[in-house]
Amino acid sequence: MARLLKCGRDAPPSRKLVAEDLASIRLQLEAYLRERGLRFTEPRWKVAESILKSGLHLEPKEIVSVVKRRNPGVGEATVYRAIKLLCEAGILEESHQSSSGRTVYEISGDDHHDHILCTDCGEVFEFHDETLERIQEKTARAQGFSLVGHRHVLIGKCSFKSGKGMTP
Amino acid sequence: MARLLKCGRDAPPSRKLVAEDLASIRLQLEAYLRERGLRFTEPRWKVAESILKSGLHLEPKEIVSVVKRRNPGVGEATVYRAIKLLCEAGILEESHQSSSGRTVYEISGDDHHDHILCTDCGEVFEFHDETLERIQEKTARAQGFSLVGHRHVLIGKCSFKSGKGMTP
DNA sequence: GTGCTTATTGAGAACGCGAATCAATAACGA
DNA sequence: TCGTTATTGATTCGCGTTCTCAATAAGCAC
Repeated sequence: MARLLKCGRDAPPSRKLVAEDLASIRLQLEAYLRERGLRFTEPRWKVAESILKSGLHLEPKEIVSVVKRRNPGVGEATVYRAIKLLCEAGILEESHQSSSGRTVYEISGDDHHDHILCTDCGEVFEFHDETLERIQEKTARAQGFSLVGHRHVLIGKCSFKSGKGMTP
Repeated sequence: MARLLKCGRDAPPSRKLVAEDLASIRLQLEAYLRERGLRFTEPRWKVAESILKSGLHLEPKEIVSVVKRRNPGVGEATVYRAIKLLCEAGILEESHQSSSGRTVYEISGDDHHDHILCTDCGEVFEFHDETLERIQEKTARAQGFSLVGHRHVLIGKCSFKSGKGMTP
C-alpha cells in the first residue's frame, strides 16, 4: 500500500540517474528547444547536468551553488532562467515548499508521490499511498469540488537519525 | 465524515467572533505578555483587533492594509512584529501557503482543519476528514516516522463560482 | 501623580530572493 | 562563412520582510 521510495541516513536522491538517462534527457531537452525555435546552449546544459547529477531535492539557491561550483562562469540569472525552462520541458518539477517557504525542485519521473520532511535530519523522503489519494478525491467531490491537484507534506521525525541508535 | 466549515460565494471567515471573544482574547494576550515581561500596547492591540474583526484568512500584506485602513499611524514593521507575537501567543496561526507562496494566517481555534483552494474564485475553504488524518498517521508510522504535523492543501474548483449558475 | 527604567514604536535603510534590463556573445540556418 | 537573433552575464530593479535607531510610552516604585 504505502511505499517509501528512499530513506536512510545518507541523502536520498529524488531520482538515481545513469549515463544513458543523461543522454536521453539531453535529447529530450534538445527536442523541446528545437520545436520552440530555442537554442541548445552550453550554459543550459551545464545547469541541467548539475541538477541531474546531484539527483537531490534542491532549492533555487542550492541549484545556483551546485551549478557554480563546477561552472563558475555561469551567471545566476541564467540558472534561474534554466530552472524555469527545464520545468517547462518536463525535465524538472516543483516538488514541494521547504519549511522556509521556498520551492524545492526535483527531477521529473513517471511516479506521483508526496513528501515527508524529517525535522531532525532535515531530509526529504518520498512516499505514495493510493488510499490517501482516493480519499482526497472523495473528500473534494463530497464538498462540490473537482480536484485539480494537491500539496501534501507530512512532517515528522524519521528513525534514521544520523548515527543515533541505528544499525546500518 | 468529511466536514466543510465554510463555503459559499462570499468570503468565508476563518472564525466568527463576537464581542466576548474579543474580550477574552485580549485577556489571553495580556496574560501572555505579562508572563514574559512584555508590554500590552495600543499598536499591538490594534493589530490583533483588526485581524480578529476581519475574521478572514489573510496574508501579511493584507493584514498590513487591514490594520492601516483604520489605524493609519501604525507602522508596517509594528504589524509584522505583532503578527509574530500573536502567533507565539496562540491567538493567530499559520494556515497554509497561498498559491504565490506567502504564508496565510488565520485566527486560532480549537478545531484542526486543512484547506481547499478554489482556482476559480480564489477563495479558501476549510475541511476536516478524520479518516484522512488517521491514514496520514498510519502512513508515517509504517515508514518509521513519528508524525509531528502536516501541510495539506487540496486545489480544485468549487461549484459556487461567483454568480454562475448558483442559487443563493 | 511623578519619575525612572526599559520595552516598544515608526520611519527608513537594509536585506534576500528572484526577475527584468541591456550590451556583448554565440547558435544555427542560409 | 556570414548574418540574424536568441542567449548570456553583470547589473539593476522590485517586492516583501526584517533590521536599525532615536524618540516614545508602558509599567513599576515611590
